[in-house]
Parts: sequence; structure tokens; C-alpha cells
Amino acid sequence: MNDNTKVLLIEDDKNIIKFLSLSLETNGCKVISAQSGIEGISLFMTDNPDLILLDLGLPDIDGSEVLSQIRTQSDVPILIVSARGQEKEKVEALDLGADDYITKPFHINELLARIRVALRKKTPQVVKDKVFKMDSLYIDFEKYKVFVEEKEIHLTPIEFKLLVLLIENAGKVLTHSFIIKKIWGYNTCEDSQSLRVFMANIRQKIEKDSSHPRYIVTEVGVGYRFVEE
Amino acid sequence: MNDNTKVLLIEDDKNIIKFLSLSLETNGCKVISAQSGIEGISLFMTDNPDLILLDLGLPDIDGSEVLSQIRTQSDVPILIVSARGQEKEKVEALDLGADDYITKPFHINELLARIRVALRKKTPQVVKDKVFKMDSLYIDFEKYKVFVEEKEIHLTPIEFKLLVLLIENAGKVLTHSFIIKKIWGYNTCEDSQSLRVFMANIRQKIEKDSSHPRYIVTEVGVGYRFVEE
DNA sequence: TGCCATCTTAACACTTTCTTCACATAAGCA
DNA sequence: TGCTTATGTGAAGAAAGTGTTAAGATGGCA
Repeated sequence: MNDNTKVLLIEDDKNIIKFLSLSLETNGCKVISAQSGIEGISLFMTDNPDLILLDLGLPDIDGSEVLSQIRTQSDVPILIVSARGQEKEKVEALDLGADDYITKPFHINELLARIRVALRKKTPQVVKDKVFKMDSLYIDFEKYKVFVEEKEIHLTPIEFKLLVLLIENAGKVLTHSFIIKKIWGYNTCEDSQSLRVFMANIRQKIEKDSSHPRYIVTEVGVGYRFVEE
Repeated sequence: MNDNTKVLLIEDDKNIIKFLSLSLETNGCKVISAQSGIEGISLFMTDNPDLILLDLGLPDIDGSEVLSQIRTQSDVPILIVSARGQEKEKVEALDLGADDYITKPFHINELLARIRVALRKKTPQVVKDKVFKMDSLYIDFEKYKVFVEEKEIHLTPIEFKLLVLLIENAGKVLTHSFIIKKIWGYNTCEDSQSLRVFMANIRQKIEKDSSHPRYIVTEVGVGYRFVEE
């Protein structure tokens, strides 16, 4: 839970939104909120949150419908906020891929603890390590520094974010649309022109020979892959 | 304990507030006070104090609840002020993360001594060293003085606080929102205009050439960094 | 009250970063 | 091989972020 954690709150009770926003923001989260399921799905698509708090009792559509809609597109951690007597819906939500649930009324500490757990589960190991080293490439995630052959090089914010995303998923092919969604959010079109330019720029900065990359390989027609050690 | 130390006093007895405010202010602290637990938590959130004096016997909510609420969000030093016969609550408070306690009636000198201890305990290593030196920049944290090329220069309170924050985290990039929260507290908006002006002013005072800074570098789109030695 | 230091805000020039375009190069396939 | 599609790359303009000045607001203090 840090300055970069964006929480989407889908909840129809304005007072609860107010209270939770304050609590979460003072814990370093950025909070966006929706008072209906439709608005919630829309915000999820456009703002790419890191975690979602979803109330099952929404005015317009069923909470589980919101959940499965989101799950068709992302495995973002989703915590269900349920009232007593919604046991059936709660279990259904968990079956549909929710990460955890919390029953009203709840203590803010418990909620924060559950959020931390959900986020930790999603945090790739490599970032916990705070540094990454492979051949002559060295990255200090905490200090936001990148070295190639002992020399510090400068990456722009998106270049850095992209490189970290690739390293977090080292070995896996990341599709263009997955990368675009992760970096730019869900509201961007499927154009991968910018992505190609960024990849070229990153390669020029970290690869010895861009045309025979050591770290970032292209999977033609699919996406990019950071090679495993 | 200096002009920048902001103490939050959570206490329902107006006379004690009056007495303590006066004593602390004559010792160079800035004091803000709350007469209820809710108000106390609210002030903590908005004003970002350096230390909290908390009376356990509050009219609205239990002091230990105030304590644990604050502890979910910060490790700011908290000193418990308890009346005789509240031994159980006192121990409970320490378990919940209070730093120290003092029993009424107490002597003001003892309270001041305990405050100094609590503040010292939280001080980062670099500031504990009492002085910082790098090239021609020399800072005496205790005396609250800054020298450049042997000449003393004057920094305003916020400028000094900012510089210390950067030095405490030398090498790391501090994001705009992190810095703003640390310096101004939680109620400020996300506007970094003021921060930019302060950075410009600090640089003009400590850097030889503001456009090629030796100490404070800008990470475009991210924040600022004090360079490592 | 008026003065002084400090802080905030607005305006604008300047720099960096991002997007887009045009075209070169490479890969896949019959 | 020749064709089609996909990817890489340089350059230019747009957009976003930053530095700087100065004017106004604020608050402490004699």
C-alpha cells in the first residue's frame, strides 16, 4: 500500500464512501469511487485500479454481475464488502473470482489488513527484492535507478514502468494489449505504435545490440518477453 | 524540540490544554489541541503533527481507540497522559503502540524530558549524527543551521524541513505527493506548484548553478532526489 | 496599526516526454 | 522468390511537466 496504489470503491452509500476514502487516502492510497455498478465497471475500464472494493448491494445491477464483468478482463484484486445475510451472494462472488470479503459492520483496521494481504499476493517477488541484476543490467526499484555496465542510464517514467512490468513477468510473453492495458489503462485504443517506439528506446538504452536483443525479445504477432535467467 | 516541532494535544480538560500549550510554546513547540477523540484523529490527519500527547479519558471515544486508529496510519510518537488508577489502560495503550506514558499530576519538566526522548527515538540516523557534510554543504541539525562554502545561509522553516527530508532519503526519488504529505500534511491538495517554488528557492541558496544542480536533482514526471555521496 | 518574513498563487518561458507519421527493415508464408 | 503483414526507427509536433519571477495573502510581532 503506497502512493501508487489506486483503489476503486464501488459502493452506493455516500457516508461509507466518504469514510473509506479518508481512511484509505491517509494510508497512501489514491481512491476513486462509483455509486453504481455501471459507473464502477466504467471507472475500472478507464482508470486501471490496483484494487477494487465492491459492495454487493448496488442500486442498478447485481454486484456479482459487476464482478464477473471485471473478471473477464482483469485479475485485479477484488474485495467484496457484504452486509450480513448476503452469505449466498458472497460465496458466489468468491466463486466468480473475488479475492476476499469483509462483512459490515467492519473495523477499518481489519479492512486495511485485508487490503494489504490482497496487494501483497499480487506483488511480484522481484519488486519485493528491491533490486534486480542480470548480466550488466542492474535496477534499483526503490531508488528508481537503472545501471548498464556500471553506468547509470536515464529512463523516462513510462520506459521505467514498462521495463519493470517486463521484469516482473520475466519468462512470460506479454501480449501487446496486456502491456498497453497495464501501462496506459483500459481506455486506450488497441494501437501499439507508441509501444513499439518505447520498446525501441528502451532497447537502445539497455541493449548492446538492438537488433540482437539480450534482454527483451520480440514474439512476432504476440508481444514481448523479458528473457529468463 | 525546536520551532518546527508540532505537538498535537488531545485532552478534554480546557485548563490542562491551556497550561500545557503555554509550557510547550515557551519551549519552542507549535501546539494544536483537540478536546475529543474524533477531533483529535481529524487534526492528526490534516495537520501532520510531529508528536501527540493523548489523554486516555476522553468524552466521546476511548483513548485506546484513538491510539490504534492513528497507529494504522503513522508511527508518529504518541505519549499517553493518564490519571492515577488507570494502570490497565496504560499497559494496554503501550501494547497498542504508544511510545511512553506519564501519570497526572506530573511536573512539566518531566513531560518535556519525555517529549525530547520520544522525538530523539524517531529521528533518522543521518539527523542523529547531528551534522551532515557533503562538499561545501554543511548542516547542523541540532543548531538548525546551514552553511555553504563556510558561509551561513538562512533557510525558512519549510525550506529546512524539505532539505532535511531529502537528505534523510538521500539516493531515493521522493515523489511529489510523498513530499507534500510529509511537509504539509494530509489535507493539502495535489498541487505541486508551491513545492516547485520551494525547490527553486532551496537550489538558489545551496547550489552553485541552479540549472546544473549538484545536490538536488529532478526526476521528471516523478519527483526529486538528493544525490548520494 | 504597520512592518517584516514567509508562504501561496498565477503567469509564462523553457525543457522533457509522449504521440504520431513516414518509411525502412524483418518475418511469415505460399 | 515475391508478397503480405508485422516490427523498428528517426524526426517533428503536441502535450505535459518544471523553473522562475513577481505579486498578493497571511500571520507574527513591536
